[in-house]
Amino acid sequence: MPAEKRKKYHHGDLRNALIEAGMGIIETEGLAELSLRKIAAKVGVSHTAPKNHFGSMRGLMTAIGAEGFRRFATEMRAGLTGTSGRVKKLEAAVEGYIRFARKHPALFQIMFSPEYCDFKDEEVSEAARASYRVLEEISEGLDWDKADLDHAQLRTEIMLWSFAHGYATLLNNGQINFRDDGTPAFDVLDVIPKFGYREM
Amino acid sequence: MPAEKRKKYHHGDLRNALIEAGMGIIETEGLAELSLRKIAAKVGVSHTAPKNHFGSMRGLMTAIGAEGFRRFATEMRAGLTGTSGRVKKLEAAVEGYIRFARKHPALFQIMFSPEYCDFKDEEVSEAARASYRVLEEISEGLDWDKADLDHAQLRTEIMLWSFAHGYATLLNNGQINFRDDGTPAFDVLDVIPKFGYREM
DNA sequence: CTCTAATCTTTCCATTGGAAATATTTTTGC
DNA sequence: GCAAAAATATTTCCAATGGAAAGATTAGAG
Repeated sequence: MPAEKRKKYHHGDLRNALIEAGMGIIETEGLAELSLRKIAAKVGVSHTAPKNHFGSMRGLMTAIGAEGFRRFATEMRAGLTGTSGRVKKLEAAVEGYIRFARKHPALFQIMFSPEYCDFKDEEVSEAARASYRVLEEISEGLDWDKADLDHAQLRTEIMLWSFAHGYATLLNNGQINFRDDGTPAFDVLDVIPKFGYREM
Repeated sequence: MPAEKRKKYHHGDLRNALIEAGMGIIETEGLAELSLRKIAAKVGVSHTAPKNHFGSMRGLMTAIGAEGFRRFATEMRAGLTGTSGRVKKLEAAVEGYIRFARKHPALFQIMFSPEYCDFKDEEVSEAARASYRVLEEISEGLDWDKADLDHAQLRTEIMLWSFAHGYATLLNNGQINFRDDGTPAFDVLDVIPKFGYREM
């Protein structure tokens, strides 16, 4: 039997293969269709093999979430390059946030659901922090209140983050009304420049 | 055997009993502990009995979500009575939104997750609309732009809603940092009055 | 080359939501 | 009243899921 066709007992790169398989399933079939056994079958291993690499299903989904956060940061930064001006950058980042959530709803849900994604995991917390750093950078120096600089930036960050996250979530859950053409009956860019911040 | 002790074949008010039992479980044990069989056992019926009243587990959770939305509207309105002034009312409503989410995280999650709660259900959509009406009322006439009155109110509503929803969700998911004393390192009231709206 | 650790499989199990057939009670129609 | 029909509930069965346990296979260290 030719060596390249004979199935090896050891996969070689099972960890990454499982993550990729899981990503593929949630992108094409949605989160509801994701299961440990389905992922394992897609890679061609038994459904207990993942345990060696992730411990449990939540461990695997945590790894998927970590990869999600890395792509998330990339997506937000992608909109920033080529954009000049603080407010424009801010708008671009928020748009990137929402665009990612809408393009990858299942992944986005995993990333932000503690029942799926364990934030105590180092890989996740590091990747999530890297995403948050984008928000920090664009929020720097943007606030309303000169008097309280300590909390000024935090306020801006949390406000922008909460707004973007809430809007994305409500869109993904179908709770914001849509026009007949399928677009949301609301343009994010209409509201972002109105938040009342100013350059300091 | 005395009639009041003999278990009747027909429960009499099984539908409401199941909803209440489900509510009890998610409040005391959390969403992860909720199961059809557990609810049925708590009421003292077989696990297939709920099917007659709700069709499926999702149907039962949809009914729980509907009841959640009714309590949600009550909670938001409770903060409004006794508060005067448009902006104060607005703050009170947003606070009510977040307070409810934090007090009943599992219920809140069910209410806003389409995999649990079916928004095409009439009972839900009516109750959800009643909640949204609170937001509409306080948003009336509050916007930044006189020129586009058509979209002005919608903008205010969606902005407030997105912010409140995102902030509540991020808090519940443990993604916003907390101080040592357990309170969030951020006060919602710090940001609400800064949104840049004005009375028109 | 051998022994150990890592990796993977097979088998088994408890839990879950649901389908189907059956039993019991209530309601309806006459 | 009373039989038929509808509603309600039970029992039994099933497929799917994640995980535990024990054993097989391979890779790597010494």
